[in-house]
Amino acid sequence: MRTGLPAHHQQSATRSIGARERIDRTAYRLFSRHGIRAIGVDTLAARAGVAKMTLYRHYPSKDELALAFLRRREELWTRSWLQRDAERRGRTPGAKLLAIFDVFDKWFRRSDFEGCSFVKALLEHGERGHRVRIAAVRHIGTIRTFVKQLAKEACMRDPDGFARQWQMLMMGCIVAAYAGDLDAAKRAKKAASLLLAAGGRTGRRK
Amino acid sequence: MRTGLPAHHQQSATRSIGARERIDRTAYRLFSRHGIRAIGVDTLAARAGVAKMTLYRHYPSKDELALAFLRRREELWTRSWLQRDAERRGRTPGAKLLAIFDVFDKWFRRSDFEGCSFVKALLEHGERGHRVRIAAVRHIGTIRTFVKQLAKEACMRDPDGFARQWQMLMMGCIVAAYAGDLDAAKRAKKAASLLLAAGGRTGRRK
DNA sequence: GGTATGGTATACAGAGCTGTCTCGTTGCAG
DNA sequence: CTGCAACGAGACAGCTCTGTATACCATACC
Repeated sequence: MRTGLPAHHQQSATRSIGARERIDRTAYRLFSRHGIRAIGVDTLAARAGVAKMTLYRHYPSKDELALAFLRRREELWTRSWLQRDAERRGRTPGAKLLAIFDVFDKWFRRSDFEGCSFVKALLEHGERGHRVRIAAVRHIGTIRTFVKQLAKEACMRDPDGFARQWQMLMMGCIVAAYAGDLDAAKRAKKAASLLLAAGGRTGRRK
Repeated sequence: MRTGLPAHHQQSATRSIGARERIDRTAYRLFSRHGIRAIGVDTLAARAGVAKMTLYRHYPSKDELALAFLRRREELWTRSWLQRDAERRGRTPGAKLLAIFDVFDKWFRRSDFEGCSFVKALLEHGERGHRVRIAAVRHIGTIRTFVKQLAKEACMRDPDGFARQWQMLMMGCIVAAYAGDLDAAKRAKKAASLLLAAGGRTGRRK
């Protein structure tokens, strides 16, 4: 051994990080960039610098790996990035909500902008009962829960309905950016501010 | 022969419609339902009741067939269905715009609701210069042009910006419906009506 | 030293994918 | 009748895909 590294990292002196972590990181990088369907397990194992058998020893199937990827995406993208940054940028709940689109604006301008993995996974797996599809829907729900919570804090009536409308703008502007509109986030923010202003007492007609 | 059918339908006495048309119809049905990637040419030819060679005699590659599918989708879905119905339902330009979401509402409730083929194709083909991707972006632009035209007729200032915001709501609510929200269209319509009301003099802040 | 553990390397099965080739058939035009 | 054009049926090449099986290697711990 050499230092006080956690036990499960000491097993191998030859490589600094374990195979599992390399697999997970590579899956994150490739799946988020190219989609799940587009990346085969051979490619993934090769890019991770890992034997294919090692991959299958950690995950019983590619579907399982895909589910792990979506969980990691929620960890890194939804929680540690989107929620974190939005809450940091805004002071009031309403400002936090609007800040989502400022965060998006920066995201859309990154050269490695990759679109929303949850929506991609949802559209890629069309079969009704597929586990990846179900997981994608659940992860989309997680994001909506975050929005709904802020809507509650902002004293909106019907926070659920508000959150669903808000999320439509979020997903719509991600797709628009993916189709090439670099200013999608700015436009969406303007539309969103109308929703927000109207939101205290409406969302519904009367 | 048997009646006054158009010449190119009379060629074969044994089958009522030609192979080409059967290929196109089958491609439309399968690609729109399951996505382009998910359907192989073998499957497609079999379901069309056509030899694979016949398919390749009409289309030099699957990509070319996919492009033809997207053209047909624009013909049948965008023009003959969405535009047609929206214009029929609304009398003023503003009402026509809002009617889009009424048309969507009925669409989302169909058991064979399949999502937006253009968005699906866009996300399926991530590579930057792929012809299918480019075509998908163009077809999405066609829809936006339709919205923009109505925005002009409704005397919006900045019809382009308005159309882009409107389209985000359209795409966002299709994805939301795909994720299971049957009332996505109704919610989107409410948000859209705010955009429309504010739209005469805004969309931008001041 | 012995053994368990986790990883590597490689071959393989079985399926699906796009695309090609050949041969036979059918129906219509001249 | 002859020739032509479209179509059908099927085999096949060459690749990629998921998943498995086998044999070997290095380290850690007893």
